[in-house]
Amino acid sequence: MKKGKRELILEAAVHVFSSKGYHNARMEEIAAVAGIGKGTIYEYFPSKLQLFQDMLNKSLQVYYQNVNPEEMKQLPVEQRLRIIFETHIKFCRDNKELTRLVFWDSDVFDQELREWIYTQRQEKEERVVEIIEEGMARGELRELDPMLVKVLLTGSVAAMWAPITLDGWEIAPEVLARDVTDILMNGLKK
Amino acid sequence: MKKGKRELILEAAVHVFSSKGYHNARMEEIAAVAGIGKGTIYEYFPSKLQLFQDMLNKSLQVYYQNVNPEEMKQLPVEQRLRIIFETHIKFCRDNKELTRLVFWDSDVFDQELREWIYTQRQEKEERVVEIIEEGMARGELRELDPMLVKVLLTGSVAAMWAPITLDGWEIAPEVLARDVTDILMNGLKK
Amino acid sequence: MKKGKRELILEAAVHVFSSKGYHNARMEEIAAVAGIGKGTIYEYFPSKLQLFQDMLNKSLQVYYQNVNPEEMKQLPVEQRLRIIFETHIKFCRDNKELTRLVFWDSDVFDQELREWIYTQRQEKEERVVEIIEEGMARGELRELDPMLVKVLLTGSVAAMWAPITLDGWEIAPEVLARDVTDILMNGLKK
Amino acid sequence: MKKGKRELILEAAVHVFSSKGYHNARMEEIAAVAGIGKGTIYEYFPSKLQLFQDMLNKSLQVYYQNVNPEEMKQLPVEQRLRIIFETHIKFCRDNKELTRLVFWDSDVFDQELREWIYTQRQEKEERVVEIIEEGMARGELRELDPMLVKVLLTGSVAAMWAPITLDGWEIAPEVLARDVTDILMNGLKK
DNA sequence: CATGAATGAGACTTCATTCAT
DNA sequence: CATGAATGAAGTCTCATTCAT
Repeated sequence: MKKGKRELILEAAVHVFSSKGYHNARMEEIAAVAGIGKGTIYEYFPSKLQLFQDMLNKSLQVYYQNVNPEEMKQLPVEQRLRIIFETHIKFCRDNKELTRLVFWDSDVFDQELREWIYTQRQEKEERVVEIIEEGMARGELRELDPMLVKVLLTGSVAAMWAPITLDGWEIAPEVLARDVTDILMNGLKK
Repeated sequence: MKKGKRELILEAAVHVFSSKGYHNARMEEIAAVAGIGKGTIYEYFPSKLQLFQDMLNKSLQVYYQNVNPEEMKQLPVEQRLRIIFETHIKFCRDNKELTRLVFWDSDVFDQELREWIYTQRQEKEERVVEIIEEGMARGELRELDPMLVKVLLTGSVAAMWAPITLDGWEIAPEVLARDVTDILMNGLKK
Repeated sequence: MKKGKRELILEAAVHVFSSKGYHNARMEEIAAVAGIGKGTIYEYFPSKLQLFQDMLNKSLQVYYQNVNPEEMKQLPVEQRLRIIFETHIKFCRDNKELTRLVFWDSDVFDQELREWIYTQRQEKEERVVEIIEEGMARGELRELDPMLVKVLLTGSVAAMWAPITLDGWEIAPEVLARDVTDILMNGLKK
Repeated sequence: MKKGKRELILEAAVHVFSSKGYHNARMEEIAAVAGIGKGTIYEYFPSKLQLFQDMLNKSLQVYYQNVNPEEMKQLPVEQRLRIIFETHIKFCRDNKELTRLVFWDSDVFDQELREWIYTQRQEKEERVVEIIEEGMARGELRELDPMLVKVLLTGSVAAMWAPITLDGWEIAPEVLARDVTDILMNGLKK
């Protein structure tokens, strides 16, 4: 199964942008990694920036598709949070380089991309808020400022990223997700 | 009160680097913002990178001095965590540009600076772990994986940064710190 | 007959470096003289210094190849000296700009190049000494300090350069070589 | 006896220009060596180039004064040549750095200075030609092209410079001058 | 007179992008 | 379609020179 050139370039782009950062990445190296000529990239992408953003866009789409499964409306709050955590952790583990990039190299995000990312995130967080509010409505959660809870939850999600991606923390995603959910639900206090 | 040129340049550097990112910042603009000539910067800093790192170094020193007060050994765990949260939140609020920079532009950190940041962070986190372990020993906290708790706590701290810095979330640091501590200590569950 | 770009650049480099000196030569002008873009030079040479040294290196190789013919072992001393003079004079005449450069701009020679030049020169002078010693052994020459004679001979060779290159002294190389050899062999005295 | 500032600067200039070459010499370093402030140089010399040329001018004046004593008209050709050689060799030995500079860094000589040097040299060489022609008239020398002899003589003079200045050839000026004169007068041939 | 902090013109070099092959 | 040699805009940094003190 021969891969399309466009696909090839995007993969090389993930690799090179992730390891070098946007500004230190060279079009020539991306081409070399993709095993094609420098000029060929411009047959598929009009500029370095566009290549970067297309690559990011595609990768994030994969992320949000994974993190937002539709089929869990019925589950209790605790279990749904656990699933979100677990999916996130697995994604980070499987896409270390990419997640590193998203967090570090934001000075190249232009207005449009920034808004897209923002929208996607909002959407995801909206879902978290929904879960929380539903939990409160169902009486599964205490009455708290939903905004605050959302920040804390999404923040905790993000918190997992650094040790996994940068420090190489190896832990079973299922266990981690379960324990984090447990703490957030039941608190630290004895 | 006449400011030293070095100080002037560092301040301009915070502004420009923060708003443009390291790579898009131009020495000429930093000079313009500082109200001096281009060459003058080089009287005080040998290179763009060094200027960036000196600026960062100085700013982080301020941060860690604030976040690590020595005089709270006696307080109960809950209160100590609250103080850490509160200090962090206040710092983010007062140094929006800077915190944005620290989180985004890490591809210019050289080995030495990276290690310094890492060490500082480790030290701070070590302190958090101490608090946690002491809390467990005193029976104030449940018996949990300290590493996990540390990640969650420092992650939650970090989580505050984005909405405050990027989205302009306005909330009293005292209230936020109190509520976050409350949730982490007592959990979300009713 | 299409010339290679590298060749083209080297030729332009000889011209510009020779007329302006190393420090006053501008990469842009070399490019202009070569009829190419500024950046193209860097496709072939990594830096201005390297371009200078490669150019010099190549030119000197030509010189030493010419000045050291292998096929004259049998000839009497007088004739061999005359050949050396003649070859040198011709080279100076045909490479005025270059010889000017070699003599003037030595402050850019790095260690390696300096050593290469020194070695080459030593080798050439060694050959002169051999000729002299052989001349003494054969009884063709008076018994004199060979070092002194070598200095005088190589100096006389060098002395030809200035009037030819700078003052545009026009004289048939064969005549000049013959007369100089004659004086050195027979002295000025009547 | 306190030295004048101007004198001080000129001495520092010889030192620094000689060891670094014109382009790599920094005004700041010259000032430092002179033990004065950077700006002070400009109280005495309008520019770096002018400082360089004034320094050279002064040094060459000393040279030509030494090399052209007036009181030897009566002596025989051989002796007069010997005196010229000897004076030259001594000057080179005593002013190694300076002579190095004069020979190497000529790309900074502007038209005016170049002409001055040329004139001075012409004058000196004219004297050599006079000696030669007088020698021929008196019957002390063979009938030869005076131009050729001049080149050879002044070239031989110059030839002494390199081994003395660069290679540190140590030899008594008197001996060297005597032997060179001997060879030139009597030839190499047995 | 003396100073040295400040300046800015100008140099080298990089690298995204183009286009003839 | 694919290529990579060629390009030139733009950035960092140097250092002779100025001028307020």
